[in-house]
Amino acid sequence: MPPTDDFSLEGHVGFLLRKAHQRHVAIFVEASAEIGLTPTQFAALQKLAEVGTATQNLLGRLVAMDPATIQGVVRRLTERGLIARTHDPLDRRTAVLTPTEAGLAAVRTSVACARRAHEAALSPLTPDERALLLSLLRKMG
Amino acid sequence: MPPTDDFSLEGHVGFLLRKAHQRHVAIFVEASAEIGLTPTQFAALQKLAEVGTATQNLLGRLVAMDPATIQGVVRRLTERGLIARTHDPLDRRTAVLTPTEAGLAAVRTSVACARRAHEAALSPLTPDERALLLSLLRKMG
DNA sequence: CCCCAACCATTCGCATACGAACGACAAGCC
DNA sequence: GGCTTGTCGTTCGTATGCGAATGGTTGGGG
Repeated sequence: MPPTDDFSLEGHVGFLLRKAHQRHVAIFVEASAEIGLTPTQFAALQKLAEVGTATQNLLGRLVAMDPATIQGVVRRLTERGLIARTHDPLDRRTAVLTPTEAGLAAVRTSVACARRAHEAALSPLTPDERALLLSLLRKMG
Repeated sequence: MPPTDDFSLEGHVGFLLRKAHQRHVAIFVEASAEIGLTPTQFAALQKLAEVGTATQNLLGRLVAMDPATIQGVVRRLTERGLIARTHDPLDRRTAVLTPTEAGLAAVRTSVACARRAHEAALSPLTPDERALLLSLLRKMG
C-alpha cells in the first residue's frame, strides 16, 4: 500500500487557499458591481490614496504585485481616469502616480463595498474564528 | 473625519488570502520543479487519478474550476501525455478523461512535492495553528 | 569622469480564472 | 415524434500573476 493513497486534495493548504480566494473575489466583484473595481484594482487604488503619491513599482510592492502585474493594473485605472501619471524630472525612469478626484471618490465608495465583501466572505465563521483566521493568515507571511 | 481613514488593506481577508495563495503557488512550483506541474495541474491530475475516470466538466467541479478554466488545464495535461481523452459513444457531448501511465507516475512523484509545499507554506505556524487554519479555511466554504 | 551595478517600466510568453455566447447533443414532456 | 430545457465542451474577451528579457536611467566606486 503506497503512501500516496491517503493523499487528500481537500486537506491541502493550496487547494483551500485557492478556493477561499476564488470565493472572496466573486463576493467582492458582486459587492462592488456599481463601481466595477476588481479586488486587485481596489487594493492598488486604495493604497495609492493612502500614501498619496507613489512610483509604479513601489505601489506594486506595497500591494504585493510584481512590476509586470502592477503595470496592467495601473494602465487600466489610468485609462478609467482614476489615476494620474506624471513624471519626476529628477528621475526620468519613474512613473509618478497620484489618485485623481474621481479616483478618491471611487475609493470612498469602494471601501464600503470592500467591508461588505469582507463580512460576507467571513460570514460562515464566528467573530472569534474570524479574528483567528486573519491573524493566522498574517502570520503565514 | 470620514470613516474611510481607518481602512487597512492589510487587515482585509481578500488581501491576506491573495498573498497567502501567491506564496503557496511560488512554494509549490519551486518544490515540484522536477515535474513541472503547477498547483492547478496537480490538483486536476491527482483528482483524476483518484476517481479513475471523469468527464471534463465533472473533473472541473471536483477541483473547483469552471468549464473554461478546466479546458485549458486538461488540454495542457493531454498535450504532455499525462491524460488520455476518449469519447462516450452513449453521450457524444462528453470528453471522457483517464490518466495515462505517465500521468499516474507524475502523480506519485508530485504527491511528495505537494506535501513538501504544504509543510513549507505552513512552516511559520505551530502544528496547532496549522490544523486550526485548515479547519477555518474549510469552514469558510 | 567613466563604468557598472542596480533600478525603473515595458514587453512577451505562459498559466489561471471567469462571464458570455455558441453549436452540439441529451432527456424529459406533451 | 417534435419541442423545450439543460448540459457539454469550446471560444472570445478581459484581468491577474509571474519569469525572463529589454531599453532607459541613475548613482556610486574607482
